[in-house]
Amino acid sequence: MKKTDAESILDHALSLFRSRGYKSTSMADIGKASGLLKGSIYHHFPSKEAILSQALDRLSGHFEKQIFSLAQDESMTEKQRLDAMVSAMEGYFIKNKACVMAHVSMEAMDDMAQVRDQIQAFFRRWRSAFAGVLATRHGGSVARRLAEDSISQLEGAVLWLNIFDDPAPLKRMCKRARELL
Amino acid sequence: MKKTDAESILDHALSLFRSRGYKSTSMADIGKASGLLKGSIYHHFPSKEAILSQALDRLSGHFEKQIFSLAQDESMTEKQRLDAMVSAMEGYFIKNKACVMAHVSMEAMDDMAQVRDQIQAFFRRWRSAFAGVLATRHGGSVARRLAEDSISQLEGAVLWLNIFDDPAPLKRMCKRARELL
DNA sequence: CATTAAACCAAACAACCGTTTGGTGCGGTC
DNA sequence: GACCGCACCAAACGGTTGTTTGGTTTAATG
Repeated sequence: MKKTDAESILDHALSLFRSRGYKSTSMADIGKASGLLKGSIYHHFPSKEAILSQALDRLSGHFEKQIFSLAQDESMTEKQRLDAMVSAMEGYFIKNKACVMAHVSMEAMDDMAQVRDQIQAFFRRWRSAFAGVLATRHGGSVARRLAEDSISQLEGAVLWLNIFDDPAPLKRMCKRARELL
Repeated sequence: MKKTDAESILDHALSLFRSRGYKSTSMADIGKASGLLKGSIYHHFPSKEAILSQALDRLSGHFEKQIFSLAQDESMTEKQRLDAMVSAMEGYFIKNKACVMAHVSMEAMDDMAQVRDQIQAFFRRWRSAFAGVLATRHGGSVARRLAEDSISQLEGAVLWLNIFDDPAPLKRMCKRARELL
């Protein structure tokens, strides 16, 4: 019976949120991308904010499985884990040219407290995974600091990529990150 | 006769754009901050987008006078110029906790071509001023690359500051920037 | 085949958006 | 003192927003 599953709507919505942001994406936009009228979306989700929240959850899951998990893959050396994780990040952002979490965070810091918490949790988890690969070499506190710096550097580079369509700073940043081990 | 000057409206609007973004700031918001009804704003500006454009111009002027100019102040050594500029940047962003250019750029990349050009020009000018201080020490092309990386790093650190209210990455980034000379 | 519930459409809803209009009060000028 | 133009308000404009409602199609089940 099902024709359009909720996950498909979430994927289309996430893509729109990434390129246009949350406020600039209307229910009609999400509907059109999903092949529905805007009213029909409310059969799958209770509100627009719920779509955002679930879409961010889904994105966190993707990062967990495809990127963060590489940092804990014990079939590789630590250097290999770092390389794999950084390369996965680099490929993701060069392909998508923007970070939904960063984009939405600016719109959601005041209202939408739950979304703000989700975004903070995402970046904390990212830092934790990143610091994990660096810990034995640099020690816990230094590793955490290096991870924090690397993530914020990467976000800045993604912003530059979004503004100038120039991936050079991102590539240089990833090269530097790989040299941390 | 004049009671509210246009520059006051621009300052209030810029402050709102910085914290809430462009789309989330309504004419009523700008009016309330300026002590006017939203309709009255149209006596000073032709449209909301014009307010954004002029506010960004005004911000560019402030950066030019108070930050970029330090990089060319020939009463100082190059090391002193770099220190002064980086400290000015650091103080500005710790005080304001967000970058309007970065915030608006995400909302203005698709539509609002003029605003996008203004933002690109701002970052190019920033890179030029930054690279100017580094040129004699590192050579033109390397200086440009270092400036690009420093700016994108700083923007990432400002994003982190905005999300976690934690200025540590920004302070570390500025320390690193000062060590470029 | 009848029943049922999910999936969807078409239409309307109130609220808000940026913008326009017409009118009011004021300060300065002839 | 009549006039003018600026600064502003109050109200309305058409359009869009997120959301709700009621009815219609669809597909699986007994």
